[in-house]
Amino acid sequence: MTEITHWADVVAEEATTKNKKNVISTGITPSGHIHIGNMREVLTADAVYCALKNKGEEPDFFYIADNYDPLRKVYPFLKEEDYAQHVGKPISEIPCPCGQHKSYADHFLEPFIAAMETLGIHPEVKRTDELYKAGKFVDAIKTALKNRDAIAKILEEVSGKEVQEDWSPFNPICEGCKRINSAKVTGFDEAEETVSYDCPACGTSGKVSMTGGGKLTWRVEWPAKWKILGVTAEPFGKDHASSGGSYDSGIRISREIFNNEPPLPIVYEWIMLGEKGAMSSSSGVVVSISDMLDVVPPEALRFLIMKTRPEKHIKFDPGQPLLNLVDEYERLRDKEEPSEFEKRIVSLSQSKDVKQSKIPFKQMVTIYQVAGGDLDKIDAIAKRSGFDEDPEIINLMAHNVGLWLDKYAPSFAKFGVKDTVPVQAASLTNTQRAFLKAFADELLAADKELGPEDIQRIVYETKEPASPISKKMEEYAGGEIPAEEIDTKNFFSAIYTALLGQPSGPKAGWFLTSFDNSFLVVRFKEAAEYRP
RNA sequence: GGGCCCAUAGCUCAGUCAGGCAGAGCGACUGGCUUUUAACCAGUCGGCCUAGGGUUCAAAUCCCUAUGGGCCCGCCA
Repeated sequence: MTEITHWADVVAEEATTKNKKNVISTGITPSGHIHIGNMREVLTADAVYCALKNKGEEPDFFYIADNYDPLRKVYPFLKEEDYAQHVGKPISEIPCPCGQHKSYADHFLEPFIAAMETLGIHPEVKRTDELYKAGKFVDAIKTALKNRDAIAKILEEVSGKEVQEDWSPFNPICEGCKRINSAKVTGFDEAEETVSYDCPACGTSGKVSMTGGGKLTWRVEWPAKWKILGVTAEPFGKDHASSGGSYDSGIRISREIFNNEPPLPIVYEWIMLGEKGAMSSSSGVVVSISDMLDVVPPEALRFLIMKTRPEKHIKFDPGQPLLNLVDEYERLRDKEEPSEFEKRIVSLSQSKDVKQSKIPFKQMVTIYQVAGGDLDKIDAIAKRSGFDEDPEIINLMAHNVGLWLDKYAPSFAKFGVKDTVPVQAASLTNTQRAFLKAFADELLAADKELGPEDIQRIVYETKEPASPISKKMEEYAGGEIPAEEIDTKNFFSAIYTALLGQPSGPKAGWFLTSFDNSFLVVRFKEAAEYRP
């Protein structure tokens, strides 16, 4: 097979042949909960950024928070009476829903920035309101206003939509009602760097500065940002990519108005949530990124994005398939002789700032439930199972697993170790009772720590009449045990019944090593005597 | 109406840029570890690469067309 090049390296290759220095940019409007789909954008950008660095480049990586955009409407998660008055105002200028953040925008932005940290993504974060307020857009605003007609013509040609007579590439913030989407531009003064307007909504007329007095409309602002930041590559969702969409118009505005070459587009597909369809804030199909990071180890989430080409749909299902995803990642990470391509995916999934426990997620699912979620017990079990790790890292994964079990795990993956002998123990047969007693003796008699294989072996030795456990069973049963009852299935079942109150569970040897030996001895003896 | 993306094993997908033996993981099945349980190891099964045409010595790959699915063209990635 010919060597496969990872998509991020393909993009990086193309970028380096086109540009001497590359600037990756990405931007999201923090108008609502930022979800896992948005994370694809920054992770896609991060992949290309890493690939460029691996090629010896020194690229820049910006994350632009479009917090100067207006609040479009009162979203379902907002209170009508609180936010109706703020519709149309820039989200950087309206109050935070919880009162803990500087602004509405920061309320959603801050958790997202924290999530990027968790995932090992470190772009230079810029807020659009700060760029405007610092005057970075002044030149672009002047250029746009002077070329208003040419831009309007491009927009009409590209999008096929008629541009309104009173359209302007600049949206002033009305000083009367503070809205950014209602005032009509009536003129501008290039030397004074001001724009004058009439606001039909509140009747105000006035003059605002090009520095912080308003913003360019999206289709013009995007190419302006390319020029101002020198963007050479940018991932964006397919909504911008369609013909007549904002990338199309952006190309022409960039070249014809700003005299600047547009960035290399990296179009990515949407993440579908299970069977529910596309992730979308408005339809309510949404898993916020913090919800996701509560459950998925960061490297596994990176892995999901890295292994899939951007233009492919990703089906994300936080139930059983999530377990498989994490498992797949762990297997690949720990693979002895991975291919170059596999190594590449793993290395892009890792980040030096992100640590993930070596304990397989699946095993943690068992450990966690054995320990009943108690962190000290989990640490102890992990040690006993041979994982010598920083408790902090173990606890992080335990936290993930606990929430996963609580929120998404399918019922067959769940079990609970009963605090006392479960009532189901009443149904144990005499042979099973004899087995439990004999088994407890074996555990007690063990002169060393029993490993998973040892435990499995002891159970299977019941089939051998000469084995110590068989002899003890006969003793306890008070006579010879009928051959048809010597069935390991019976015995495993007894073990699960005594601990869980159900006839099956995680592979016994590995399951039992998660427990303290003396606890098992007591429990098995009790269960063997249990009569309601 | 205009456009974009996707379609490869039961499932999830690599492989398409740059044409050269049809691939991986999971699942299933079989076996191994003195051993039916959600661990481990080895192996097997599994595909008209959605369909039809074209280019080529050679096509999953490039070019047309069709079908199915997803989506965009009102500032939701």
